[in-house]
Amino acid sequence: MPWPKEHKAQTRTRIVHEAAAALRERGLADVGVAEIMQRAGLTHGGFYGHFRSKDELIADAVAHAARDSDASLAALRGGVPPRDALDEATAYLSAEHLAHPERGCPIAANGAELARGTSEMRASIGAEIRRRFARLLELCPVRSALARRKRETAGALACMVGGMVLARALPDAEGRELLGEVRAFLKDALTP
Amino acid sequence: MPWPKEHKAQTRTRIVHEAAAALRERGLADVGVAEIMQRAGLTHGGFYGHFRSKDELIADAVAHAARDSDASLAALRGGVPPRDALDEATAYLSAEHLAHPERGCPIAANGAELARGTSEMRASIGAEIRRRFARLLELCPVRSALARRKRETAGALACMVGGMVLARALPDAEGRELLGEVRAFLKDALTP
DNA sequence: TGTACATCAGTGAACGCGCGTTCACTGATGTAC
DNA sequence: TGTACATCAGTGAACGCGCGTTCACTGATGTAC
Repeated sequence: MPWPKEHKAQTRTRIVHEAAAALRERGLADVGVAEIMQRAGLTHGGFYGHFRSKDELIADAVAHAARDSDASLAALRGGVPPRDALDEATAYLSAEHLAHPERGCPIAANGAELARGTSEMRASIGAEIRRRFARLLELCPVRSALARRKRETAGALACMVGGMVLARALPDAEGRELLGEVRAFLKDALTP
Repeated sequence: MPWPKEHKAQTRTRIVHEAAAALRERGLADVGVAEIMQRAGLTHGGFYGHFRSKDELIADAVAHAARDSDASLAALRGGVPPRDALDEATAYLSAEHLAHPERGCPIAANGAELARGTSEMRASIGAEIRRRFARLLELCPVRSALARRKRETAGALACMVGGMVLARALPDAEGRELLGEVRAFLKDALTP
């Protein structure tokens, strides 16, 4: 094996990482293969040694973005795990997340585009939604009935994604204000 | 004036109408000028007699989609005006809206893409968000404090948009189930 | 009333451009002797 | 230990294609006489 064992896998990860940031920042259609490769310090010709198509990369990048987004939200909470769903939602609905789609939630950044994409993209974003749902469900008070916990989880998730989409479409100050309102709403709704 | 007075304006409206449907169904990048003109029964060459650019059409189409979406939601309620915010949200979070982005809310269909678009697109989607917010605010019980009404309006709007984005990214049955959960959540949250 | 005309909405060929993708190649590397 | 070799990650020119946009034109229309 004429190259270090992990070399190719590392390069691939670097490409996926750059793609995950660029796609969330500028959308699936406006970011080209050449640009992603350049960001990874490579030329566009090598792309197809790693991926069968741009669509395949996109599906991979969504999964990468999901993990990456979790890490960013954890950092926002100072590395402390969320105590409850409201805690998680508060970090999600922050001004920092609003200002940094490139390291934020891929559902808010590319959800609608991915929903119209290939079956691989749909599978990828679908898996991410279920993962977030399951995580948030675990954070709901266990003493409540399961039906209520599912309701609150679905509502919190919808508020998070929708709040971010809305805030990003508004001018900065107006968007931050809206996030504050949604946080306050969720606080009321999730407090028994 | 060698052509009927309203002829050109009517043609323009037809183009905007077709664009509003196509863009919500398939996204801003995947629908071309030629396709839109063909749907309107015209050839692509005539496009620039009506619009300065595709971007200008998109901004116009968003405003058109907004009115059009209102009409669809009203039809879902059988033409009866919503009694309260929950009533409005229930129609919005319906299986029919889920299945028909082409005549539904442009924020849910294209929000994130528009947020990354030209200043005209941002202005257009921003205006639509404020309009929806104002309408929903009026439907909140007037007896509550304004702060609470704003909170509930922002929360309901976020749930509506986010719920639809999430549901559309999931397989059909799963999406409908999620919409049901979000509706139930909002019912609890908006009932005093 | 009928005809010649001016207007301008719409046509369709053509444009440059950037995209995703392919491919013959280069050259850095670990291995064999 | 040093050298020739095989491997294969990465290069960069080239490809066809479809896009947004332009433009010389066509032909349906209302108006003037």
